[in-house]
Amino acid sequence: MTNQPEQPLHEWTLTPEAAIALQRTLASQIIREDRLGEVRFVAGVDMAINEQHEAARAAVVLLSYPEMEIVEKHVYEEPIRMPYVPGLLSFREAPPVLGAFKKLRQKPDLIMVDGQGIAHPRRIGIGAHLGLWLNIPTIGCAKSILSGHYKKDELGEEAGSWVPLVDKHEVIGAVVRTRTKVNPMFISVGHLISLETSIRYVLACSKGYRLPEPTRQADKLSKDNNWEEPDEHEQQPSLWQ
DNA sequence: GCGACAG
DNA sequence: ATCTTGTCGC
Repeated sequence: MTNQPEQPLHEWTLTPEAAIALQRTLASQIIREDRLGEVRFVAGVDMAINEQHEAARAAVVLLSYPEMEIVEKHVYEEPIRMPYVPGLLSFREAPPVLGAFKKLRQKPDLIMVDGQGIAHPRRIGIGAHLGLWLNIPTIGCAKSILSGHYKKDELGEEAGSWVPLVDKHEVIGAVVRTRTKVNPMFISVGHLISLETSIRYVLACSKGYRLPEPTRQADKLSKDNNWEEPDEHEQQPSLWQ
């Protein structure tokens, strides 16, 4: 039940070498089995970069499940700390995302992250990393591949069809058609959930668009320039972190 | 050595 | 990530 740990697992600003070494130790702690309870709230997270290319704006949207109605939406901005390096995305995006997360009143039962879960060279993409940090079930929902390959000609064109994403004989995720005749999404376990269950929730949260609702709403919010955080004065403080 | 490479 | 117009198809 430890969320946003009092004693952080580690530092986020590291050299590439230190970050890679850290990933190797953290990867062994990822749980790829179902450890989730009843799902009533699903959160989606994403990040965007300012026009001036200087600040990161993370967005988190909380939706009711299975209705997919927006319950909460928050954004958080801070300066970019690290450059984008393939395989080290979490060190660039996790800090701002966690900042947005602290604004949530209600704890999510499941989180969908824009990026890979364990479908990563060292099996710990940002989706898995965030799940481990927050100790909440997460699913990686990426728009393109980082690691692995799949049989494109065996993937049906109808929404709901999928084929395994394989890397060196290991199934690391699934290539899922979330919308008929549209490029598939690359789904992988983040933490505290199985691949089968991940696919099930992604499809249950897809409403006629390529991106599942949680991630789609977070993506929109992160790019929305006319967004103002409502006054927090009368709002109740978070009860879970 | 060369290509690939989440966002 | 972001840069960018029109255009093909349901």
